[in-house]
Amino acid sequence: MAGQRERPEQKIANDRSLTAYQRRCYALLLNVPSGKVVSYGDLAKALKNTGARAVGRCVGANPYAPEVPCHRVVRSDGKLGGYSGGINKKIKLLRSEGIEVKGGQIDGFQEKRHRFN
DNA sequence: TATTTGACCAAGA
DNA sequence: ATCTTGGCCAAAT
Repeated sequence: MAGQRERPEQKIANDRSLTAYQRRCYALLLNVPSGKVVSYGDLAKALKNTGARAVGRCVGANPYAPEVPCHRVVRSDGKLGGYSGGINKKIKLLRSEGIEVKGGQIDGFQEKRHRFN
């Protein structure tokens, strides 16, 4: 498949249909590894001068899911947040990466939280 | 240019 | 634990 050779970072950088904000946001999100999650607010802090709601709106428009792992973006209280492809899909993807969701809460949320350095 | 909308967040009248 | 409130900020209208 032709589209698969190019690395995600490059696809993002080259896609002119994305806003500059989307490119920054998705590029950062690619640093969050499988098995980890990150909150909308933490992503916002790492992006500087932006807000959690803007991040939510932005990842909600992610055209490269799940390659750009917006399913790893969750709420700061350990709840799931949303998913454009349906919340069930988000749960499934997370579970496939070793993250369990019980009663609407991420199991072991704090330990599985990614920290930007 | 101004207003409205949301996959949010922190604090708590 | 749950709800409200004020704050937040990019996009869409």
